[in-house]
Amino acid sequence: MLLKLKEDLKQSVQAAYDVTMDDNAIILSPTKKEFNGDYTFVVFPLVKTLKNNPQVIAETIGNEMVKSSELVDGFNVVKGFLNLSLTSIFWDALLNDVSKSDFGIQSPNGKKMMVEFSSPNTNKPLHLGHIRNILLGWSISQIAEANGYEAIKTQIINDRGIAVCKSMISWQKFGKGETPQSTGIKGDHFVGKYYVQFEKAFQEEYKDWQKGEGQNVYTENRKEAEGAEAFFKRYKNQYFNEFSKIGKETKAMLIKWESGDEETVALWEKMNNWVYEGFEKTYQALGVSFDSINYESETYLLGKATVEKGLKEGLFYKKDDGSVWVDLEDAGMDHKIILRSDGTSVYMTQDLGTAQMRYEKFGIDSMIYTVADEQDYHFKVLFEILKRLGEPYADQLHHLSYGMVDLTTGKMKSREGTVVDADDLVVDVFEAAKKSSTERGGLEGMEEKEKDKIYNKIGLAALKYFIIKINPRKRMTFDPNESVDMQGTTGPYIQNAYVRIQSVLRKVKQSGFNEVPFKGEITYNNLDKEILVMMESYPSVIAEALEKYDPSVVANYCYTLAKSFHRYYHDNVILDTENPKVSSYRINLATSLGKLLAKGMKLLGIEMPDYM
RNA sequence: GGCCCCGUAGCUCAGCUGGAUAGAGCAACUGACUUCUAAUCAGUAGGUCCCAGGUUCGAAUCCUGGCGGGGUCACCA
Repeated sequence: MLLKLKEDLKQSVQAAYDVTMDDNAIILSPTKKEFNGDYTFVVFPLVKTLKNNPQVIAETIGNEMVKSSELVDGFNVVKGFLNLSLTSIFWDALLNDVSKSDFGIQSPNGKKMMVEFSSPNTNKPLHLGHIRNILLGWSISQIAEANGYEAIKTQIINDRGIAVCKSMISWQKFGKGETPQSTGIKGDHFVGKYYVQFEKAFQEEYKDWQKGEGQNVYTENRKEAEGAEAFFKRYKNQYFNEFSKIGKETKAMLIKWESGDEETVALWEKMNNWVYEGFEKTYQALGVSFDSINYESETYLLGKATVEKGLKEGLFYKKDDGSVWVDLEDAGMDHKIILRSDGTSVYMTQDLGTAQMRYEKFGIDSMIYTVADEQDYHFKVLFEILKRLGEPYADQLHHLSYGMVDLTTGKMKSREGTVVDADDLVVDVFEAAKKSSTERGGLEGMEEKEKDKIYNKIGLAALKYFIIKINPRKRMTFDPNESVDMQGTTGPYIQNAYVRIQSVLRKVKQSGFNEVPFKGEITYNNLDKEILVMMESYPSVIAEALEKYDPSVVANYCYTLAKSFHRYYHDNVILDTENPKVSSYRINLATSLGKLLAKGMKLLGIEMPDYM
């Protein structure tokens, strides 16, 4: 309906000035509350071409519109702002638009967009950082689908390497044959426990060494005025590689794994499967799933052929030691290694190969990598190299970069055990929702099982919304108390708007009220108009969210819509059998608004309860 | 040090590709539930939009230079 208004505006300009406006130059925005009118047209951009003062132009166009458009019945001009007042024809039609069952659903555009997110290591359980990643990735995939794309959700699991071997060695040494089944510990936590135990054992070994042999190494290798503590902190990796007994065992295991040693591979598979079972439970609890999973054990050799190809084409160069590099200085970057001197892959090699594999396998048109912002440079380089290789999808790659999650007590560090566990968090928010709901008593008389489902929806809404409402680019501080807030700008606040609507609709049904036609017979007040305008903007909101790769756009939209509804609900009686026309209209509005809220929140991975 | 990101109310954050008097929530204070769910609503108070220049009818927004915070510059991932 807004299109029609724009068209009328365009024609009015044509009629008054004989100038054809470019469609996307016609910017109509909702009029600010402080002024009279419904939509505002800013005439400043026209001043130059029309060579007249803004006041005159605005009045001329305004007059023309009142005369020729059935949608406009008045206007006022403040400086260069033309505020148009619209007729009920417009509002009737707008309500009609937003009430359609397919409103806000884009028809498929035939394009495939792959979204990579989560991508954990198999040596420890998922934590708060993964949750931000997962929510962003999941949400952007939903938003892509809402915009007509076919989204393919994927993750690449880091299931190999030295870290994974640490857990394996540790379990061999200290596990005494324990399993997740025998201990009742969730698989990923179980393996994580041994990873932690490895670190502990290693630290003890390191400490002992520092008192003996390490002393000589310290005096020989320390920097000027470097204390023992600082030195040994810096030297840790080197110790692991050169002196550590447990380190040697771990490296030996990695080599055995790479050579395909049966026993090692069997242990590796057994332990990874424990982890996958655990991950699966966490994903289920968070309500996310994947369409395709890559394992590094299967992709880490990819990309070597590409390096060869690039070498032949002169895109890369080989150093004397045999390592392969790419020179990106002309693009403002530096030289980057893409193959080690011993011919083994680095991360970049694998990423090049995996991108090509995904393109070939799925025929994707574009890809989004959901990875924390510490890897900004890596992806800049990756995309540049793919571009130079002439990959057809190279300009359709995007890094959905997000800031790290800090705690109120400081940074999360797995080494220091300050991470917030994902599973714990899900339990915490459930409990908080339960407590809150019980205090309010809105679910009394319901079966426990049903109640639990609702607590879960509310708790997850609080947690998810708390994280997803923040612009991904920004580093965020996770305050556990605020994450379970249920008032104000929160998930439960939005759910509550929806629940109130469902409650009214139940009442309507019970009362046996029959809806009657109302078009052309009701007057729209300011809040009616505000809400309709907002609802109308939904398609452009989800388009913007995808364009900016930013789900928080949708989160903020849902909040504003819920807020308006809460006020509407407070100020207006929706079911009023004395006024069937107005009631019919309001029921219509509330129904559509409820659906829209649910639709928007679904894009964030948040479900709506019918009661709360 | 080079490059990238961030800086808006006491706190957490919005502010769309430049538009009218910069907005929410939390925290504080005041009111509103025998009426469709008060997880709500209405109100009070709270601002050098980090600083300084520049671009123009108009700058929180764009440009330049600073300041502060974070990240990154490995034959790690």
